[in-house]
Amino acid sequence: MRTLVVEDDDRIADFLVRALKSEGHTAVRTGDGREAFELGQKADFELIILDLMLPGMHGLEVCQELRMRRVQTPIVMLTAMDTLDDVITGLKMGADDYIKKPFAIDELLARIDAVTRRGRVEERRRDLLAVGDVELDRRSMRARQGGEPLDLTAKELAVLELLMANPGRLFSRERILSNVWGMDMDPLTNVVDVYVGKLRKKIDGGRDSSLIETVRGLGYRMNLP
Amino acid sequence: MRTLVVEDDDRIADFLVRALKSEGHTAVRTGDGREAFELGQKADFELIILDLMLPGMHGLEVCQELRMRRVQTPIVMLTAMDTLDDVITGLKMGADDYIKKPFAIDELLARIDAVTRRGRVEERRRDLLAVGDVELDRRSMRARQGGEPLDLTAKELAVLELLMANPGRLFSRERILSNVWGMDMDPLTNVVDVYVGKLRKKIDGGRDSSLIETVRGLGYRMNLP
DNA sequence: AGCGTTTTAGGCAATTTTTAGGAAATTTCG
DNA sequence: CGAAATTTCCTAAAAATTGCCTAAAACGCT
Repeated sequence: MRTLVVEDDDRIADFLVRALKSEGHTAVRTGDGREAFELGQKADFELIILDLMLPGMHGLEVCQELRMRRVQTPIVMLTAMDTLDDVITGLKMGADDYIKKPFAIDELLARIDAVTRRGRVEERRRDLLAVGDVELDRRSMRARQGGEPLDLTAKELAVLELLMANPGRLFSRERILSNVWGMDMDPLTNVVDVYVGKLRKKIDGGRDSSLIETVRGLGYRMNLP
Repeated sequence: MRTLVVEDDDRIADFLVRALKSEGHTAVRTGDGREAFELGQKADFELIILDLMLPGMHGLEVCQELRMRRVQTPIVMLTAMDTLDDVITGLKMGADDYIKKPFAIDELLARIDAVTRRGRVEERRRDLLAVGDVELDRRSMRARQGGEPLDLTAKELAVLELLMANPGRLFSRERILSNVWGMDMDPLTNVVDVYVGKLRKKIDGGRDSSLIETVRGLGYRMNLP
């Protein structure tokens, strides 16, 4: 991962660069705010680690300017314990996360994981999903089975999409609910069951119920044939 | 993971508890600030999810009081979009992270991951567990032995997962009980024995009982071969 | 009205939990 | 030391509970 480290304290910067490299990142370092802004804008990094107290240009400014120029790169701010107010400002300005100094390297790596995974999911998203003889084209949101179009409703498609995007993976009802319906849903609802039922009936006329498998007590799972 | 959910909105609370449980947490819920404080202080939770707007006692107070009493448990605050100022206060009072409502469950889980992984070096959750010729894929929650699928129920899987995630470690019945069943269980029950029995019978047809070893008077242990 | 969505409710089946009796290990005590 | 007593563990089977499915009704939007 191409990472830009913006930090003027040599020790910390050095430490960061090393840690990141050992994690397989390509790290570029700068200690100057203005330069950080230039780099962040021009070179296409996949991640920016940004200290707030910088010479040349304050970290918050860097963040703001980058976002104003539509730079989407995930930004993780580094902040001292006593400048927490800046954190709020930073987040409002479009930073993705922050971490308090001093921090454990594992903690930072975890943050980076979380922040970049978010973006990657969308990037890597495949447009054509297929499991068995069922296909789903995400661009048009049309589903077919063996070439024949399946007539599915919006919610049916959403459920199918979730399951097909992660074949083999087990989804609890709660997970499906929060992904498809959002989480402010009556927790006693059984919409998920109902929709799985609908899907089964429409796919294969319900003949092959092994496609979407029920795992009693745990949830549902789309099985690869 | 033993988690305390402090949230007065029934829907959200219920949802959280269910989602956490399906992630393998043992979740206890309260909607009252004062009670949250008592619980957080007495019972040793590994994580506290704390809504700020609470009856009885404000979330910030709960947080502050807990920290003043040297309770170190990681705290993740839940906050409405419009009370960002509280976040600063919360962080200053020792909360570890916060998340804005409404949030996607995945986002919360990522935060939890980050917060609780803190300090621990090599505790990345493995997706594939294996002991001897028995494997358990946590993503699909499928167990196999020598390639052959094992047909296990939800509780059987939960027990197996706990043991396999910590091979060689001794678990008392109580520990298994509180991890798999939650702690509000009749302490005189012998479900644990029953389920260990079921597992032994299904794994290897019970022939090799050395996989899950009984340590008389103490509990059970999954043996590395 | 018409379509999609969500709730309700009953039946069915599988799982979970309890119960109880016997086996095995450990301790007590003659 | 050996036998009885005690504790702990195991197992099968009954009982209780829960979870799932379905059809149908209610809801809500356009």
